[in-house]
Amino acid sequence: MDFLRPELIPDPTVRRLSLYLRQLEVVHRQERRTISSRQLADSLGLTDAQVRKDLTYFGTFGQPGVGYNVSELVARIRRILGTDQQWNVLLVGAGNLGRALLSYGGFAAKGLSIVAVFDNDPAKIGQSIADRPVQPLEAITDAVRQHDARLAIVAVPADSAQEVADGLIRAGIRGILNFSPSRLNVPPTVALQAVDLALQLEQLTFQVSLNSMTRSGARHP
Amino acid sequence: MDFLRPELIPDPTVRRLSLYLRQLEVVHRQERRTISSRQLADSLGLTDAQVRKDLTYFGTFGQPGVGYNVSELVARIRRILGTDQQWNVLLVGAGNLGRALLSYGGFAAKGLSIVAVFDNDPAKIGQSIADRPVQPLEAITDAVRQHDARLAIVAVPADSAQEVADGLIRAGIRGILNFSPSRLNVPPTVALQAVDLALQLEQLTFQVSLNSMTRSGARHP
DNA sequence: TGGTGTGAATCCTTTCACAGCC
DNA sequence: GGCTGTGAAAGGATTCACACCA
Repeated sequence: MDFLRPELIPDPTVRRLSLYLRQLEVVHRQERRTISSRQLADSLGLTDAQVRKDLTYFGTFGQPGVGYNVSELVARIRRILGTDQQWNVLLVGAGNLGRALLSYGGFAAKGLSIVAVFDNDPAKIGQSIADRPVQPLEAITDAVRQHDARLAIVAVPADSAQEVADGLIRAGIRGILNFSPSRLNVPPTVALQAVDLALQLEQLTFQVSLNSMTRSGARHP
Repeated sequence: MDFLRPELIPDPTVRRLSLYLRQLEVVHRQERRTISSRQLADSLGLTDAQVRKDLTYFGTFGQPGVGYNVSELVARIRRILGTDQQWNVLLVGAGNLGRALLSYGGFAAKGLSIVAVFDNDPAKIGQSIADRPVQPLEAITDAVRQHDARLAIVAVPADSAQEVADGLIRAGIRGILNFSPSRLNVPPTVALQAVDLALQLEQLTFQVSLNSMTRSGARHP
């Protein structure tokens, strides 16, 4: 990890790392000790060479003739992805989506915890959602400091998303998960992931349209 | 469209098509008549050559010296993506996420309409959510026929997702938007898009970890 | 034998650069 | 001059194939 040259790591590799981790956690629960690149690849519909190449970006931890030690690999991938740490997250937007996210179990599993909720609707401010009081946007800066929060979720309408993001960045947030259907502009020091439902819906209608035209196969993600 | 050889169209191209459409809709609302590949590219952080190459996969509709006719291009991309049609969608899973999706405005904008809701929890069946009664899973097959539904959203826990997907596919569904954190197995005739929150969270923590290690820049999606 | 790690080869995507048109 | 459409070149990612190890 420490000798990592991050700019050389292909983006697709990092994405697959998450898939490897998920599958390895399954295998780990089954108390399997080791796994080969072939076995891991087959369970995910990939090739063994790809698994090996991906992993060697981060070091060399397989044993020829044996494979990879499952629990060691789990620990190392968690460390690489950063989910071995605790992450405090701010949620901006207390609408239906915000509510759904607050009850989503997946955050805790990755060491993430939503520590505060914000909205600009006076009617919502002061209400409690899942035991967290909804605060005005002006309280963001203090909350970042108080909770040492590095991540934020933007779940507001498109027309206020950029404004919210700017505020979060000024307050010192280092990564944003954007649920609004808008392209956020952030400096290169701030990481950005977008959950773009409209885009994915269009990919789906495109694929289905194509399939029914051609009667051939669909592409899979 | 009719002379389209779908297997040749790169996946990234189809993804960008959605981005083009979104930006073109903005420009269209501003009553701009034409747009050049350069202008479109700049607004999305891409190159002009990429825009032109992407578009030529679907035909040739620019005018040298002038650019692309905005409203024509909007109409053609909508047609390509299939969002010029009406799509009836089944929603499986009436939890918090399902509820949030029912109130999400983006579906209607893409011609999608959630026509029925299903859940296997007896306590939920019969309840109404956003004017739609929650039905048992057994009612799926009839609903597909009745509404001529081709798409479905899977918003159930990971352990029942595959089972639900199998049922949907048997009932004739042609495309699935999967919100559960599990890899669904579907035949190649069924299109699949996954909204993988756990994966995106890990990409985010990875990028932020990297940034704070290297003090250099983050990659952007 | 079964398996990793990795250079070389292949495949795919993006960018370049320019002929041709308005 | 401005802009599209497109072959050719460059750049990345994936797969191949094999040396080497347990």
